Parts: sequence; structure tokens; C-alpha cells
Amino acid sequence: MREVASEVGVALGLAYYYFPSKEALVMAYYERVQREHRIVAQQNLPHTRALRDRLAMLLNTKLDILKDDRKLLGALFRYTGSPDHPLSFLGKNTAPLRADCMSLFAEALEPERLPDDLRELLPLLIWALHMGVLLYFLYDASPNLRRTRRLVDGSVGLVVGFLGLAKSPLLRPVRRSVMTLLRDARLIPRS
Amino acid sequence: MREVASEVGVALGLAYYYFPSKEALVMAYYERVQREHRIVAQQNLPHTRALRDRLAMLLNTKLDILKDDRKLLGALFRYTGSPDHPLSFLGKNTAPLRADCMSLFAEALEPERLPDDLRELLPLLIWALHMGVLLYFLYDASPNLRRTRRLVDGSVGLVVGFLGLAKSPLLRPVRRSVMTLLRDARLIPRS
DNA sequence: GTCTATAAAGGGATAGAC
DNA sequence: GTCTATCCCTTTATAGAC
Repeated sequence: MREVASEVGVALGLAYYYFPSKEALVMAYYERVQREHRIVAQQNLPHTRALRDRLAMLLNTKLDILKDDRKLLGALFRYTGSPDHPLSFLGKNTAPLRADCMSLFAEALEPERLPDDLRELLPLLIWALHMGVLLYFLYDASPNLRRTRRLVDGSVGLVVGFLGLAKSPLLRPVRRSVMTLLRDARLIPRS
Repeated sequence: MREVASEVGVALGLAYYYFPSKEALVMAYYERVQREHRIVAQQNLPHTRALRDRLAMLLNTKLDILKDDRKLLGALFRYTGSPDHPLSFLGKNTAPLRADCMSLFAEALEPERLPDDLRELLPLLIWALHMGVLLYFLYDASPNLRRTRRLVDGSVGLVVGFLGLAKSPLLRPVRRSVMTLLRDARLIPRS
């Protein structure tokens, strides 16, 4: 809180005038990030046709939004190991934010011809990729996030390539077992 | 440190008689976990033939070792967002432990007929799966880790299934692009 | 070796002046 | 609204008695 306040150039006390607690401030930050991402994404999606470009745009705009907040994100990452903490990236309290983010990925996939199971599955998988990219980003010491940007391009290319294979009706049984696994693990709602 | 000491039933001060710092104690814990895992793994691998069983054994024994340390692991997870912290699961300082863990996965793969690129690639991918399983484990509230154990079985089954496909010479170009991506990202040593 | 007590620093939050 | 000062609790680490 001290660092956040001084970054903005105000005193610590003022933070507690605007926000009742650290938690509330951080939640507001989480929500602002998601709101911004949604706005930029929905501005860009209509002009972006190819799936590769749509996915890369989503990941790159997210990085644009977060690029100056690495220290903050790194600090907030600590809660990820505490399932019950309200600020955990993976906790119950932040589930709506994850859902909103995944819905952006679902929008990016909308124009694609896809089997239903993949349409249900992919937002979660791409969200997981997106978390991996953000973790990589935290560790990326290259100038201008060069390496993270390259990882985005490369991984999106692979995803689109795999997708071309995975769509095949021949692989429907494989997709079914992935779905079953994720449902059993409660990572996807039980149909 | 207080909690660790009181868990063992000794006073806080005594921890600092045996270890120069919290860091040193935690590093000793990391190393003990890896040493134990290696010992149990190398006891079991010779009697375990099928790849599924070998991989499941590696993940399950890791869970056996860690199962009572969830609170500790959750707390240690905090450093994952701090690239320069010596206790970060993903930091430079813990790289030898990751390498040792990956070498166990490589041993499990040894008897398999595999193209060279997959043999180089798979230990990292399985290690990543293993980290995912551990994260899931931190959040698993089911009795006796039932859900995590099921995730192990299911995901190992999928890995082995995918492996059957991925080995195909037809997919060599795909494997090459994965390798290139991971090398560019420096997640695998440059050639 | 083991304990108690405490120093020192950090961080969340509040009080009260302006 | 904004600041300064401070409280209070946690946590790493040390001091010193036994």
C-alpha cells in the first residue's frame, strides 16, 4: 500500500480514504484491468479476421495493459498459493474475472467453425496459456518484452495449428477424454 | 519459521541454531523433497514397466511426499512471482532442483522408443504438468486428495495417448516448431 | 542444544490536524 | 481531500540465560 500510494504521489493514508482496505484496492485493480482489456478487445476484434491475429491481439493487449505493473503483479502472485485468499488469481472470489476473460477468448473463437466440445473447452485452455504467458512475462528481462511478444506469436501459431488437427472428427474421442478429465477435475462445469 | 518450529515442537530460536536463515532452512526442505523423490522413484522405476504406470508413480510419489505440507507449499508459492528471490520455484537458484526432477522424468522415458526431439522435450513438458498437478493439489479440498489422484491418472493417460500420436514421423515438423518456440523462449537450452 | 525475551523491520490500518 | 504520525501485528533474526 505504501508503494502504491507513493507511486501515485500521495500519502499512504489517502489510499484508505478512497478504499476501505488493501483487498478492496486490489480488487478494484483486478476489475479495472479486466474492464480495460474487454474494451480494447472489443474495439479490435471486429477489424481482426484471422484467428491467429485475434488471439495474438488479445494476449498482446493484455500485456500492454500490464506491462508497467510487473512489480505489483509479482507481489499479488503470492496469493495464488492460498486457495482461500480473496485476492488469489485462482480463488473463488476472482472467478467472475476469470469468466469474463475467458468470454473474450470465446468471442475470438466465435467466427470459427468448431465442434461444440472444442468451443466449450478452448476458452479455458487459452486462458491457461494466457496465465502462462503472464508468468513468463514476469520473468522476462529482455528489452521491451521482446521475448514475451515472441512467445505470444509462437504459442498462438501452435495453438492455431493444433486446432486445425484437433477439429478433425477422427479426434473426437480424444477430445471427449479431455473434456471428461476437466469435468472430473471441476475445471469445467459438469455439463 | 515460528510455525515450522512449533510443528516440530521446538522453540523458534532453535531453528536458527540449526539453520543460518529462513532461506537456508527452506532450501534444505526443497533439497530433501527432491532427494526423497529421487530415492523412491529409483526404487520403483525398475519394477514399473508401462509408461503410464511409471509417470503416474512419479507424480503420485511426489504427492505422497508433499501431502502434509500444503500450508508450507502454499506459503512458499508466494516467491514464484518474484523472479530474483532465491526461493522462487522458477528462479535461477532452484534451477538445479528442477533439473534433477526433470531427470527423473527422463529416466521414466528411457525405455521408450522415441524420436530425439521428443526425448529432449518431454521432461520439461512433464515437469510443467507436474507443477500444474501440484497447484491443483493446493486447491484440492476432496478427502484424501481423491481428485488430485484422479487428475494424475487422467492426465498421464492423456499424455501417453498424445505421445502415441506425437511420435508419428508425420508430426516431425510440428515437433520442430514446438522445439524452436521453447528454445527461443529459453525454456530449453539452445540446441 | 534448547529456551525465553527482545530487537528490528515491514506492512495494514487508524487518528487527528489542516 | 490530503497529510503526518502512530498503532499494532507479524516475521526474521539475535542475545543471553540455562
